[in-house]
Amino acid sequence: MQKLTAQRQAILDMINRFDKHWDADEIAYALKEEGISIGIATVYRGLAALADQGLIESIQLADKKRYERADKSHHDHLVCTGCGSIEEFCEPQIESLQDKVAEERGFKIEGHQLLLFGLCKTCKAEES
Amino acid sequence: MQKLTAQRQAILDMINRFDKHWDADEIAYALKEEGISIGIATVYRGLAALADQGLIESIQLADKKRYERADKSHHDHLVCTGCGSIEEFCEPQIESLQDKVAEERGFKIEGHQLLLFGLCKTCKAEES
DNA sequence: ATAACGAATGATAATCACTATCGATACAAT
DNA sequence: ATTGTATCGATAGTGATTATCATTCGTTAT
Ligand SMILES: [Mn+2]
Ligand SMILES: [Mn+2]
Ligand SMILES: [Zn+2]
Ligand SMILES: [Zn+2]
Repeated sequence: MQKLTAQRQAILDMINRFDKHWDADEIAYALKEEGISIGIATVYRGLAALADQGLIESIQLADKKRYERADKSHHDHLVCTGCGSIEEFCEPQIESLQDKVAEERGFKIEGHQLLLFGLCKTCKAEES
Repeated sequence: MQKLTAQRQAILDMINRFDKHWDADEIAYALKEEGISIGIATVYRGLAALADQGLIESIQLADKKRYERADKSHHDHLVCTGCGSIEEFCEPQIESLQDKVAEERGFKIEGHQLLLFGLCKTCKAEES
């Protein structure tokens, strides 16, 4: 029985309003800017609850978790080590190969995360 | 220039002696068991230095980094959410699809990490 | 309407992996 | 021997996240 409280609705609305990957602090700050002040612990709990219900998606980066809207089809991420930008890509062949690998080993997949690290087009051009 | 000191050699030897994925504390504890006591900060620095030189490999899990020997061919990981065990797999087709995706976007890949989460064969069987 | 119960909130303390600091050491080059 | 550079180890600090706990909110039972 997870409740969709006013605070959680505000967090969800904010995430759905933009197409980006938020961390908890960014959400709290953006809400405060709009006059909606939510305790940071509540933001963390709200994000966890929303992700739990599938209302938002999350990716675990090395240092922190980032959240995004869930109304996009499944995708994985390219993370630029130069500027920190995050691009998205969808490759169904990779997804089915993952399923094949898991099945071969009797492993029941609950989720996966594929991160490609490197330099985005812009940062690559700036390299010398 | 990074030195391969006695402490770092001991860490490297330990990692090369077993085929597992170690965190920093496990390394420090295993060494102490053998009478080799190394400061925890030195263990962290040693692991970073060894990984930097390609003498060991690392994977970033949600909570912590884990290290393994580097004398195996590249592979990715299946992480059991039941017992925490880590299996390995190698799927060249996935690797080449990653390269294709990156190339299409002008993204220069420096590395990647693919984690499959779920239940290993044993834990799946125990699920009622 | 009121009492009662479960869940959520928010301020804050605590946790935990990891990094920074800094005086002491090791070791190689001059 | 002296200098210089990298490392060591004890420990303080950092930053994201979670735990605690008194208070508040919503819903259901009376
Ligand atoms: Mn995304
Ligand atoms: Mn491995
Ligand atoms: Zn970039
Ligand atoms: Zn398992």
